[in-house]
Amino acid sequence: MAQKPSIPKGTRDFSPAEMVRRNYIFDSIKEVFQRYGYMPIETPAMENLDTLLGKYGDEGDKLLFKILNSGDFLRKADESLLARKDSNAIAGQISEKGLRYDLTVPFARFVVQHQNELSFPFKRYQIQPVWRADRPQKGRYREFFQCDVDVVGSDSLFNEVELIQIVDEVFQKLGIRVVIKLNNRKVLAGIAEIIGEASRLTDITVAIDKLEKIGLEKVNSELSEKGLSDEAIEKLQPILSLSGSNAEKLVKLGEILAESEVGTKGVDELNEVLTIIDALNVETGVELDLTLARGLNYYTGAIFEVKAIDVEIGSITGGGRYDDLTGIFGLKDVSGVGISFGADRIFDVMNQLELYPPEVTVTTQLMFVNFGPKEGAHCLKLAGDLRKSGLKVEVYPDSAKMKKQMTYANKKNIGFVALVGEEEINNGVVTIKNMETGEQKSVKPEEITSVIG
RNA sequence: GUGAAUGUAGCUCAGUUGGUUAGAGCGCCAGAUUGUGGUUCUGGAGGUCGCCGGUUCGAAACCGGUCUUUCACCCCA
Repeated sequence: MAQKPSIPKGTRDFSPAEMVRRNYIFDSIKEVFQRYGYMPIETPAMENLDTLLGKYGDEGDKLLFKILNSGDFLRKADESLLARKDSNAIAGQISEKGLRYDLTVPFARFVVQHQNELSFPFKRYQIQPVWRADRPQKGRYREFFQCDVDVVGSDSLFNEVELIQIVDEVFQKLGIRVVIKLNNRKVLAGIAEIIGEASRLTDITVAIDKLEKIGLEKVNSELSEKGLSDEAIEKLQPILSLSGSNAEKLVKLGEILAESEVGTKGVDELNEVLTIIDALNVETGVELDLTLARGLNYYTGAIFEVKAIDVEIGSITGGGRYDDLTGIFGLKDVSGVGISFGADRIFDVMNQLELYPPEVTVTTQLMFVNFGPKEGAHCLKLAGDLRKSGLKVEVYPDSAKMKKQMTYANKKNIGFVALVGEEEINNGVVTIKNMETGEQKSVKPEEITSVIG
């Protein structure tokens, strides 16, 4: 056999059947976004590398796909670096573009670049693929879609509330049962401060983020490995084992963090968001989760994560507030908050749970069988009229054998087939066959809509 | 990036201690049925056993490398 063609590791093709399902997800999400006044934007697949580098931590930098410069780039590169075969050092000389890693950083770049054309608060959504040079795994791809909604230029916690409402509406609409986990970076910073390890915030958050997965003991040993004092770990224990309702946790947390200014601010923010949410008709459970840390280190306030209740797949949506993302690009004091729906994981969840409404998979409603050039032309006319009245109609292009045409209709899951041969044309009728029941009847063209409807 | 498993027909998978011509089910194509699919019956096509190299008289099977997919870790949607 000839070498079969293939696609890069961690990427996927999508068949028509998959695309109608994916589009259903995208359309549902978009509709909710628009209902809240968010407007779409798009940014290029590739960004300048200096826009991307340093925004996602060291780990993130490693996962960036870099694009080779055009032309004879090696000639211009530093000879000594080439000789040393230091890939990382050379990369900077032979590559100045990279594929976007997420939609938030390109968005921040967009806001700064177009600041004079935008009116703030600026609410946008963006649905595009992103790329990560990660090793593929369950629910992890190298190319995947994110559906981002962000508001920049407003400090109000109403935005956090609104994002929670959006999450609630999207997943209710899709029929996925989820729980929204909520935390606040300021609280985490306060905790680090109280236990006397303010500088170790990242290590602490990365470790406690794993609490649910690996358990308290392993978290403690990881913290100790990272060099945290036994005393600090000891002080952390009551915080890690906080339990009770959101309100109860907040009261206890408020006491623990009373000495910390940031910590108290974080508790107040959480309080306010949860209080407003309680008064609204949000069906989805919102759970205060102190172990929720999230990797992206540009978050400064609220952090969210959404988990599917019925499928084990990691988080399907996540986000948070970032006070100074545009600062790195030269625009100070613009706070933003946003979330990102992981379309591919949502797709996996929807597939596993078979949550698609039946009408989503309906494509063509009626197919005309082709009996020959003359009959076919007659059908083309009828089909055109039916399309004008909103039906999805196709005419089989070749006058192939009946069996072949019927098989085609059957495989494509077409509900009705129209048979229009010489006899029907002479009598001014159309024979409509219901492909599910097998029953068929002759009707006048103007009656077709009601037979199919 | 680290550790492990996997790869045989379009798909899902058999294939004995290394032994002659590599199988099944589903799907595909054709016929039974020249204006009737989805059911049934009959026949047919389709494989350099992921790729490269090695061991052997002989390799789908054993060994090495490489790629793919999957799982765990790191990290993450």
